[in-house]
Amino acid sequence: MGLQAIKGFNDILPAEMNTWQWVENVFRQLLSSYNYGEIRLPLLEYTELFSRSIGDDTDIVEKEMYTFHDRSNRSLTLRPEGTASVVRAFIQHGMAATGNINKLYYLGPMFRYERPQKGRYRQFYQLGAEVFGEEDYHQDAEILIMLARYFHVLGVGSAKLNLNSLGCKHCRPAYRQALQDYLQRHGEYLCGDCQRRMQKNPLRVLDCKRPDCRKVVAEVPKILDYLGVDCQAHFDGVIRLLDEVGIDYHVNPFMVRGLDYYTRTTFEFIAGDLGAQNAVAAGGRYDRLVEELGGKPTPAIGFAIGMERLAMLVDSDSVPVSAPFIYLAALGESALNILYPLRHKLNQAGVGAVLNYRQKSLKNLMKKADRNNVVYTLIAGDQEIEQGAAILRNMKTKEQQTIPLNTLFTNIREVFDGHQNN
RNA sequence: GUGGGUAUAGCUCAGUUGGUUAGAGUGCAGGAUUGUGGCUCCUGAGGUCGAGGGUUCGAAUCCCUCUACCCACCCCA
Repeated sequence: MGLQAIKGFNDILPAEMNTWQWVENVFRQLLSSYNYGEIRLPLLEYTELFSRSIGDDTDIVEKEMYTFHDRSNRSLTLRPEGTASVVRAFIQHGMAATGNINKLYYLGPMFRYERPQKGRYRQFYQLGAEVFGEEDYHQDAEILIMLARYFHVLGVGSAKLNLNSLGCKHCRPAYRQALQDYLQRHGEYLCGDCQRRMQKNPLRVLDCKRPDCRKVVAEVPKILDYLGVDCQAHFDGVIRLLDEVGIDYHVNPFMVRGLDYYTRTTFEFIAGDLGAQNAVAAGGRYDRLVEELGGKPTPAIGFAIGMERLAMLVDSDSVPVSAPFIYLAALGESALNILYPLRHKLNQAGVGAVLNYRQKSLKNLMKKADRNNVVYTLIAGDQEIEQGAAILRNMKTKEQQTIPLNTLFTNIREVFDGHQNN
């Protein structure tokens, strides 16, 4: 092997992009029908943005960021996630000033320096959305219902929704204290990592997978028992709306997210068949982050979907195929001279047309037509052209008709329109 | 960062106790069918056997080193 792409950085080839484009198109349509607008953000930000928003003690900031210095010695970082940048843009462009609710979606690559494995890459793609200025629980449920619908349309409805509430600045400290007290008493059974987490970030102990830690965690005080009146009502509201629409969910009081900024509702869509990296989408509410980054206090909620993971779940058979409509078989120089301008005309009219320029036998051209999965083939050889005509063959029914050269374009477009309407 | 697995044709993979010219399927090209695709049959092109070193008369095969990829831990989308 000579030159290779960087470890964890992958080429997405056309065969796969077919699925990707479908997933993206459905996403765009769905989000814009819910009145979200697309925002496109830089891949590079000042490092400070991520350390302040995601949290200094998180794994992402501690050991997974691509950080380096530019020529003027500023510390820059390739974005490891999308929310921080959206919040930055929201503040920078004064979007709060309008007082409107701002609903934004984005898609693009993220970068984390992790050891690659199934469903985890160093450059990976996310589809995400953020809503600013809406504190009501209807907004939380809107996102969950929208996501559930999205997965259903893509045929990956088996992704299971896990739901939790992390409380707010009023109820979280009390819970944190209760949790820490409990862990202090049973700390001897915890693993080394959790001994450390216990001090810095006790919530992280809750989702440790080690059997010994799980035993301790099973008996631990639950955050849901510590929610204040408002947070409880908020959580109950979300659940009621999900019940009304009939969306399955699992309340998981041990689910903690890896980013520090979450408050109240947090969620993950977990899929089987994905291997160890089984979260296909995740997100939550972050009512304090805008303020913490220097904006006016603004409630917010968002989510991100792992594109590679989602694409793995999508059955390629359910992806609409986009084959060209017609193959233009040019036998000889004079035929090529006629079909060449025709292909441009057809392509520009939105009719998928394929034409090969190298001189081949008709058998070979027919084979190419077949490989291209076209609906029709136009055969033009010396015989036909002398008679001022060409043959249009329906590849499925094998019916052939002769059409005059001077009406080729209009005739083909008529056939194309008829095919579209079926 | 720590484990385990794998590396042979464009792709998916065989390759015996080390043995002479490294195979199959698929894909590609040509032909059977002189101007009509899919099915069938025939033929052909395509390999530094991941890289480097060692053992041996002889290495894809045995040993060492390196590299890449995959899976898992961890963490997360």
